[in-house]
Amino acid sequence: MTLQLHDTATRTTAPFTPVREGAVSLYVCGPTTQGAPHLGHLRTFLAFDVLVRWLERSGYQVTHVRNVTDIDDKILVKSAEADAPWWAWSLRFEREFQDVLDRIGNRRPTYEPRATGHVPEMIELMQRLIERGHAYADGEGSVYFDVASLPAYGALTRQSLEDMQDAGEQMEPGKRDPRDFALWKAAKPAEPETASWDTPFGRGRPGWHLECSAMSRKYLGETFDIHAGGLDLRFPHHENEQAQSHAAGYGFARRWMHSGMVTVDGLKMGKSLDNFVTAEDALREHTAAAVRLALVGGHYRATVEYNRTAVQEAETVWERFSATARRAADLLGEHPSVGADLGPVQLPQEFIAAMDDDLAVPEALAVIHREQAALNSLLAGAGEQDPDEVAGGLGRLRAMLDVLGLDPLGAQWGSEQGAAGAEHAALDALIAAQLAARETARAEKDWARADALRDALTAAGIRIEDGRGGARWSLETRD
RNA sequence: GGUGGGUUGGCCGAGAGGCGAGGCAACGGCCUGCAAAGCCGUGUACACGGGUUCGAAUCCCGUACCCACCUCCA
Repeated sequence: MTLQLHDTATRTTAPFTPVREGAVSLYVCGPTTQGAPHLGHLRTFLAFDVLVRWLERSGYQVTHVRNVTDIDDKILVKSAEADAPWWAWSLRFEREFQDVLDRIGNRRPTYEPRATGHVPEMIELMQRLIERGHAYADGEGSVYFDVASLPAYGALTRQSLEDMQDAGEQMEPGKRDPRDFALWKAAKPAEPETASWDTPFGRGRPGWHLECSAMSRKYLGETFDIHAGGLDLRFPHHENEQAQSHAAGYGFARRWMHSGMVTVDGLKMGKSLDNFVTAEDALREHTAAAVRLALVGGHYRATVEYNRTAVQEAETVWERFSATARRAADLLGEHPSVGADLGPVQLPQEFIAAMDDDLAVPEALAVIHREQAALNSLLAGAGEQDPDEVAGGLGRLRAMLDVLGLDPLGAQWGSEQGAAGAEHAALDALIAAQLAARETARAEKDWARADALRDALTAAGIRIEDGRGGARWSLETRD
């Protein structure tokens, strides 16, 4: 069984073979830093974070590039409205993206290049396209791609030029055909001086599509393994990227992967409908792990409906994973399998098969649930548990969850329980005293007093579980 | 109009010709002083109408509805 991945370009799922053996080059279209990150962004970056994790688990060395589109029309408009320099506006949201992605357990890409740092590469690419007869400068500072010059234009999204005829692209004065798209955009008088660069074709700034072609080539080479992004970027963005790179004579992406959209009430989350949930909002209302599970638990190509019920269910499931892991860890004490850095673990075959089948996370989760039930049974079983057996179950559970970025004892989530250490310790001391008093009452069979103590804790949002090693407490986080 | 995707039990969500994925919720049992947690059990669902087949949620034809993209949305 080898890794099979779906390719949007061919609409088939086929065995994955990288250009270079043992290594994978991946380009993911990153954010335009025009505003706050929302759940749609998170979904996409999370989906490919899982891909990276699985590739690495499978033994590949992954070079993961995710660009930052740090200049574009909307950034200029919004920063001007806010009376801020465009670059400050852009950096603010770039940092917000990083912060939110860190919080949700997204691994940082190998490289995160900014568009504005790659103007020379873009000029070079434009010159090459002009020489090859696929692009033209309008003499005013804009450069356009000549779609009619590339017979394969439309191949990625299976559209013919004729069918695009009646679509709504506006005609610019220097354009030869309304369907031609801008590689480079001439500076406008009202725009800040810092928002444009000199080129042989005049002063202007990068077009969105061109940056990705230039940056993918710089960091991954002329031909690379996977180009990924949100499904909505297929056209025009990815179609145009491919057109540019192919027209320039580069092999470009060997495979295209697109993640499904996030919907609210069945409709795509987006600015135009004003129905988007910002990452900030989601993370304020729910734990980061629950949001992550809600977004990562479905298949990456499927649409995911975001609502309160869905995240609450994810919260419940996450708490169960995490409680099982903690119970096992308590039993094992200082055992190596309890550390934040989980060593090598042999994953269950069914799990491997599921993930190898185009990252079938829902099926993989079924295996995880099975492992969890087995571990819980083991922990609840009569007599002494075999530490090796418990450690084995815990290791498998953690390793599988780690593929989804959800190892409950890992560095990301391991210390989440109880929030700040000092507060947790103080709380623990107080609760321990209550529990000791309750134990005394229970020993005396004074059930009324014992239950009153427990009820008081429950009312305070503290859940008490009696186990073989005494009572445990945890904070009730469900709302 | 063009190009894709979809409709599965109370809810979420896989699967893709025959064996009831899984989860959440609910109910029952075990455990418990009682709980909680945990474990076990309980659900014959695949939009509709035809057809193919020994057998269809799965394949074919048709219909309805929903969604996305069609020139700067993740």
